[in-house]
Amino acid sequence: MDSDCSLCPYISTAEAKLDSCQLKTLSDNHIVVRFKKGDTIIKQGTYSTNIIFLRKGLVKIHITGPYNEQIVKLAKPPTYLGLPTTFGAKVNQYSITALEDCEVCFIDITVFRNLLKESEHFSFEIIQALCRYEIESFRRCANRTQKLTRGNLADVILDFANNFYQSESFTLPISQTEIGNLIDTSRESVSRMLSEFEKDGIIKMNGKLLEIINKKSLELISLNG
Amino acid sequence: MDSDCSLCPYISTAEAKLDSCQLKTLSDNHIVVRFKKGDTIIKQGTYSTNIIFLRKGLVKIHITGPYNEQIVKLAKPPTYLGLPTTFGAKVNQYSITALEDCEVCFIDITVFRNLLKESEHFSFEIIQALCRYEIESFRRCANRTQKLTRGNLADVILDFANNFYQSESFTLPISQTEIGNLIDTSRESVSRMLSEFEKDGIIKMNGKLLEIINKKSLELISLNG
DNA sequence: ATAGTTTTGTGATATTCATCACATTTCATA
DNA sequence: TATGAAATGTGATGAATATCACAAAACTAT
Repeated sequence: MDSDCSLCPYISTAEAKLDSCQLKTLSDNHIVVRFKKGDTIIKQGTYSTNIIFLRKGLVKIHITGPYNEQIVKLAKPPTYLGLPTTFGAKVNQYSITALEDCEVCFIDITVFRNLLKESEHFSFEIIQALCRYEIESFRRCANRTQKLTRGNLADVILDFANNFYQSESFTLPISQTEIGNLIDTSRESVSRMLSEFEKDGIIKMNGKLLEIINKKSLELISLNG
Repeated sequence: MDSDCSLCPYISTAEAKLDSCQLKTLSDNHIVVRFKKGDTIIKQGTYSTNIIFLRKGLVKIHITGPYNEQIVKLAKPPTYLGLPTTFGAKVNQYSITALEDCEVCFIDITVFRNLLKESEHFSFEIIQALCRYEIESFRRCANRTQKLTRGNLADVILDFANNFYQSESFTLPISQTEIGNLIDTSRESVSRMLSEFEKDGIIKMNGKLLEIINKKSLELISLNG
């Protein structure tokens, strides 16, 4: 059954710290929602009323910057979405959009707060997760601003291969415009750079299908721009 | 007395949620340390063994990026320093350096963890703070990468005036090289841009002393590059 | 299938900045 | 106050990449 959290294969490490009674509460107070590729899961500027747990599919977290849309990061399951935007502000400070068909759990915010109250382990897991997010975000920002476009693009490709798809060949879930928004460059530059990678025999592309031919090269480019 | 937290004028909003007994524990398990301008408070790569609370002075949080040192952000009291680096990783993921003479409290990490356990209010305050940090950091990163150097420099000046010193005239606590590391540009560009601001009658500089002459202009530059 | 929309490829040009190379000034401290 | 070190000012040059302007291709939905 969808709604029995104790049987859910997607359970978070934080939830694994809950006892059966607390899991029962969670089971009774969440709903599973499916989003299609392209759907908005959280919209910047709206009130944040739920905790969202991503259990299937890939999403982008993005904010409207001073000039362009900026993709802050991509996220894959299992992870909570929008904790910062829910506990840190009344109104959502960023948007979250499905890049693939997704399944998420909407958890009532007061129920979630009660779990935080009742279980110190649960709380501490959440604190640790938030801490890791912040460190990651510092690191990502430093890379993005210091590396050249080549290096950042190599990073994105490697991230998809190593982290999101665990395969040397995959279908890009985002457009070149979005890659630009992710690494702070123009769509045109992304296009040119991808062609260049292909010409150099580092990757092979067929539409959105991307295959890594020479991973070592990509890693070198990632390091040395 | 320095070590009685219930009398401390610098107490954090989280600590305000503690009862007198918990405050007593805190009092008995922390030490106040003074740092001189330029001193390292936390060093990237070392083990993180204490929670640090900044109660006086200005600090910079910085990481070694792929090419340059990057100043992630500046922080002023009252704030905890290095929560993410302490709970998110075994080893410090960034450095913190005093930009002015500082006073900080070193709090034993197990004592701090116990407070998190005992007080849900305390925990939740910490969670909220971490959430706000993350949102801030997204925003900062988007600005930095999208705005031109002019706009970023204007932002830094305004931030000092509005946030850190609350005065239109103040002594810059960082060098032009450091401003460069903060807004991802070269020292030379910072120098040129500051001269330009001065020539345009927007600011007046005398050594490290900076006076804002035309704040409206700065705000416009901040918005429009 | 087809019309319309979105995405991608690619050349030409312009802009922003980094880098290099010094000169000058300011600061720290012996 | 003298002296070396650090910080700053400024010109010349080049590199990376944004922007503009189209053309072509690939999707989407009737």
